[in-house]
Amino acid sequence: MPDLEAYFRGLADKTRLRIVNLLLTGELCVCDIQGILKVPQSGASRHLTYLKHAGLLRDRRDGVRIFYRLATEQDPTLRSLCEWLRIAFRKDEALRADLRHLKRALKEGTCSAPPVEIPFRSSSRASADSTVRR
Amino acid sequence: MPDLEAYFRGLADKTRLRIVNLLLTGELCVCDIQGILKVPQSGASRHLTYLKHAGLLRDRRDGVRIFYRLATEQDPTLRSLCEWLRIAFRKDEALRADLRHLKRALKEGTCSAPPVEIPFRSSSRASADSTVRR
DNA sequence: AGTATATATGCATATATACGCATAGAGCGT
DNA sequence: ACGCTCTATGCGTATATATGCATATATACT
Repeated sequence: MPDLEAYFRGLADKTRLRIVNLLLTGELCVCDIQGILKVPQSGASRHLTYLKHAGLLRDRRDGVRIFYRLATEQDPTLRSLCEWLRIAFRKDEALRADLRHLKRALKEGTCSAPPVEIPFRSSSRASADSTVRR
Repeated sequence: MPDLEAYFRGLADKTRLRIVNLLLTGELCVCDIQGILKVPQSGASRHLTYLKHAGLLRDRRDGVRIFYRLATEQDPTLRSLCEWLRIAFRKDEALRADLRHLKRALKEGTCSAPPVEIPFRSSSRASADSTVRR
């Protein structure tokens, strides 16, 4: 069922690989990605839409923002592909740097918005948030 | 070292996925692929060149023909990717059909040329050829 | 040299992205 | 309703493929 060609088309772009790399750690909203990768908002949105149409991501609305996550739930093929990606990505210093930025952003509340203004976080980052006082 | 983006760009095309699928079984020349996939010669050549530049294939000249093979020798990352592909490809009926055509072609001598006219085969198919009398 | 086979490539064309700017749409709070 | 923030999208532009036909190249054989 999974369309491998679509998957690879989705992964055939530097920025999208960076996005998938971040999403391997959990759900993120557009502004998270925009802020962490330092890419213009329109670009982040477009790439996420592209990945979604390729079948790699799913989205979920939470108020004003839309959270994207890897569509691994019902797709064993994609799940195993992500396992492969997780390992392959470790060898890429640029991607590791992105992950460091992500961790830093998570501690600061992400979304480049004041932490106090985003009290509710997705379950995937609950653990990180629980450790953040404020 | 391996350029994942280039790998995925290489795999982001239906015809190229079919080619990689065939090459997972071993080395093949352009006319083999052309004949098995029923694609025009120029297309087969171009896709192979593309895959080669993407770092996925290596080529080797043997007389008039040029044999292409997966560049897994010095690349553990690509090797594991190919393992993943091998499993994922099994779920695609069209790709399985291509493999059946390949096996049939191998028994007939491949290259869509009369077997008698191609007495020397590459080492990768030596075993298959040795079983073919004629 | 001349012929035949196998590959690669020039050319033209149709399509698909990739990118950034500006703007529209959606949901939340006042 | 109004304003603000987060996302999506229309537009124009530059680039990258994908494809098929015809042709050039390379190598083998006579």
